[in-house]
Amino acid sequence: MGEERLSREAILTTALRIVDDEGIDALTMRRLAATLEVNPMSLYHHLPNKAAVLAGLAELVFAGLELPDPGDAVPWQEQLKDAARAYRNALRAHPNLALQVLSDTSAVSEVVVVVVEPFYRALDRGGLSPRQIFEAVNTIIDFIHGFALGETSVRSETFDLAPDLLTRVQDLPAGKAPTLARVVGELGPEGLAYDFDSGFESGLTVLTAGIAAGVRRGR
Amino acid sequence: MGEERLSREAILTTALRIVDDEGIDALTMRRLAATLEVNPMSLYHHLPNKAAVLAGLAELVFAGLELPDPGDAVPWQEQLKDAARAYRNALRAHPNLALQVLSDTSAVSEVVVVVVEPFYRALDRGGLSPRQIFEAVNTIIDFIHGFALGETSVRSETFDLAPDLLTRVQDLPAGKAPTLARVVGELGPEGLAYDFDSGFESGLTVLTAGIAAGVRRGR
DNA sequence: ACCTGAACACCGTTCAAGT
DNA sequence: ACCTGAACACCGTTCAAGT
Repeated sequence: MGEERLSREAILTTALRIVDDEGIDALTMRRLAATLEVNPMSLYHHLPNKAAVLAGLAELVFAGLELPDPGDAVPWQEQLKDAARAYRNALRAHPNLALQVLSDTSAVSEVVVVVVEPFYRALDRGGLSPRQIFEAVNTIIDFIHGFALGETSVRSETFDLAPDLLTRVQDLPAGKAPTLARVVGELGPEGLAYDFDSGFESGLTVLTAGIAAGVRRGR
Repeated sequence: MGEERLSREAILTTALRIVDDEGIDALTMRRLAATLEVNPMSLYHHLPNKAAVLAGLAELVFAGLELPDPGDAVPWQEQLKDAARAYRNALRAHPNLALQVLSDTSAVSEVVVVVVEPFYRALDRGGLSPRQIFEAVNTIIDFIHGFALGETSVRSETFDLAPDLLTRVQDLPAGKAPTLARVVGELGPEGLAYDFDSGFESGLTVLTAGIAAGVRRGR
């Protein structure tokens, strides 16, 4: 118990476990110290404050992300999708941390530089101009961020949203959202059974098609 | 001073002002009560707890959002973009609140039902199937969420990110992100001067093109 | 250099009491 | 019904002191 020297790494590992197990709100400096069987103040010798702990956790989330270069065998569209899938997977590996990661500007911009290479590589192979690449990557990254936000906010009630949506739409004052009501009605409960995986793939299909269209048009 | 009766509405209005002026962290029940010149406990007669205050604020953000039906005069692609612009504008009207709004599942799903109608209407006019509409709307909403997240996280240093990105990329170990380094180098500092408005438009262009491609292909 | 105990200035919320 | 004061069980962090 506590016989090992305290270290930044040990602190962050324990912090990550607390967040994964009990959520971001459970992570307090005092609780963290208690779990490490150490005085709360000892933490401040390894990390300047709580913000630094959170930033350190954001680092950890991306530490595992590695993407092999698939070479020219696979088409650029598929390379792009693979990059997107890997990034999404990194974000949802620690759902309780996703919000923190996504909203910590410094964490994101620090890491985005390395995360972003596979996207650039795919689009470069697709023959896009530097400007087109830059804008397309920003767009797809924003989509992934928004998707991950939705995906990780909903704890694990993945499919419970469908009936909710259906009844909520039907309870609306008549004429408030007529198109929505009709379309949702036509889809029915089974059509609304939302699956995050296929939703993500559907988004990727739209985005790659849109990017390809821009290239073809020579924009 | 305080001669008027306390009300849920008055509490939320004051809370919104605090958040707009000083950020989300400045909003505490005690601080809110002090601003209202009232005992902290009085708040609890109008709102059950702090979470309810935050949820109420999320409501307020969307309260102002109203979108006129442009009719059939304007093409569906432009209708879709207008819906997206209106939604983005609602999210950035109170930047300090955006993160709260986006991460509060109940707030989002409550409001999404009404926010979403213009998107459905545009895509319905575009001749998409119910399934296509459902998926396309989810995708574009996710993009807007991710975009708004980035846009509102960066306080007001809009363009300061460009030189940062450039130097950070150039400081990378050689070969770590070669494509990124080359593309960013070709863009140069002026090419990287990121503008949120044009970045958003660029995303919308990609998305509408991708959606249109899916329709044309009859997917 | 690393760890500690006591203390400061805060939190959200409960509870019993007032009007 | 609405408001209050005192109290409880927490926070992050500073500071002076220990080894």
